[in-house]
Amino acid sequence: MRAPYGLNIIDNCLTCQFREEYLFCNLSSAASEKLTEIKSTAVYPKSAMLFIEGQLPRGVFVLCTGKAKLSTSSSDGKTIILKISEPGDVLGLSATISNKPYEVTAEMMEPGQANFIARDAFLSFLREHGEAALRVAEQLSRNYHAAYEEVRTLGLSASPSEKLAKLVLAWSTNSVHPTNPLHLKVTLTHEEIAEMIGTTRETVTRLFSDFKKKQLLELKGSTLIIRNKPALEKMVHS
Amino acid sequence: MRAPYGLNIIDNCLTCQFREEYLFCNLSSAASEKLTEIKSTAVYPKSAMLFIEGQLPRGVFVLCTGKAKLSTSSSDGKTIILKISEPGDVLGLSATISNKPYEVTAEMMEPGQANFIARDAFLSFLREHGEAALRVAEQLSRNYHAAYEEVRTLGLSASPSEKLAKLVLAWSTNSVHPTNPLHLKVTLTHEEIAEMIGTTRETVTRLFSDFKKKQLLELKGSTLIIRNKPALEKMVHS
DNA sequence: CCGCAGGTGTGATTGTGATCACCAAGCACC
DNA sequence: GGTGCTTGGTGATCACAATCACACCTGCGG
Repeated sequence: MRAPYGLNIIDNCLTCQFREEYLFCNLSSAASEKLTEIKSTAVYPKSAMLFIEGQLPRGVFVLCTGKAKLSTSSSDGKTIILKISEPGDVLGLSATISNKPYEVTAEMMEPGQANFIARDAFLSFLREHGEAALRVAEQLSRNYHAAYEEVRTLGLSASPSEKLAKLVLAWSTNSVHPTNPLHLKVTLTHEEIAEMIGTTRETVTRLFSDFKKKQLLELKGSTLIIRNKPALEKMVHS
Repeated sequence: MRAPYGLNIIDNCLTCQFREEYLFCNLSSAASEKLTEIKSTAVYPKSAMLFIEGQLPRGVFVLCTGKAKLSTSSSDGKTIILKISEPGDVLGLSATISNKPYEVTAEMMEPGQANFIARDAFLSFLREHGEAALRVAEQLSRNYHAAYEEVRTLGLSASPSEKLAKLVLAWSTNSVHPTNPLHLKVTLTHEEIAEMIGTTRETVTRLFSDFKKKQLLELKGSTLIIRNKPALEKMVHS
């Protein structure tokens, strides 16, 4: 099966441009060649679904440009956002390897491009190229690690304030600091932030004004300025 | 480095006896041979730590007999139990692959044996044998999936009662039903159960008596009898 | 200009589980 | 038999975040 929404394929969209350490870089030339042969690239509009939880895995996606939201919902309408994927991230890897349904939904938050590799081609590629299989194992370790971190925050740090502090700090370390490492662009709504830390929109709003009152941070339009990083770190303490 | 506590090594302790689908079964004979060459077996007493969170990864363990508790703690003393490992499970895989510190602590809950494979030997084994690397990837997918399920329960199903119901149902499906699939041996203390579902000991006690009052289950000594499975399933609903 | 929609700010109320503070049972060990 | 120690049971209290119910603001399209 082919990725839907395909238009305007841009061929030189390589993941290596973004994250050297990732899946498909510095492989033997034979492997790289095979890889370009079996991958296809497509662009997706905003809100496009790369895949939806419960679907049988069609294959893996590698995000080239744009951001994607990985989320899961319960039957009673609650949603949690597990991760905001950035260019270079690999999506649907675990489901493709184990041939179990995608566990999450991947939705583009802005227009962007992604490579797609169909499951069968991907698996036989891995069987042929052991080096690549090991890379996949490493990537899955990272995924596991991230999921496990999520468990830690959800299970150990009880209060929403701790979780929000943790989230903000995670943003600040990941930020590709345009000018100042303490200035962050936040394009998420309070609703979405709430879904990331497992609380309600109202609580997020209140927490932000709390934090502002306590001089921890400031919110100017869509840029967030961290005023007292040590204090935030102390809230997370672990 | 060698596994501590080593005594009474029993050599024919093979994981395949327990779970055929797991890591090291049905490999090529060359691979199997290499594997028996690099693995060592040791027995551990109750409460022995196979590894502790934060330690640099020495290698992977494969549990042969006994059960092990995988847990993680925050600096302020709270602990969550992520998994009770059974014979056949692979411990420390993700940390070994990615060479990041063990994320969890693995503690024997009863005396048992485990195979150990040192990191360097394991990694070069994987590099030589691509087939095994793919197996590792599959195993990591399973780990990821389990962690992700944990995130879902912690993040989506708010109430402790839901979580306890979910846990009991999970036990009942995993139980190697001695006589009746609805009779389970529970060797965990309320405290430990609380750590598994992220609540307090008191709440667990109260929940059990609640469930008993509602005819959902019964607790006779260390055997738990499920009286109304459909009702429990309805509580979890998702 | 109006109207509308999506996002945000904030009060009042309420339920629920954490916490504290006990005591009772079981069991080991001297 | 006593003395600990771990585990289980239960009441009273309390804090905190979910929930409900608004009003407000901003941008946008007609």
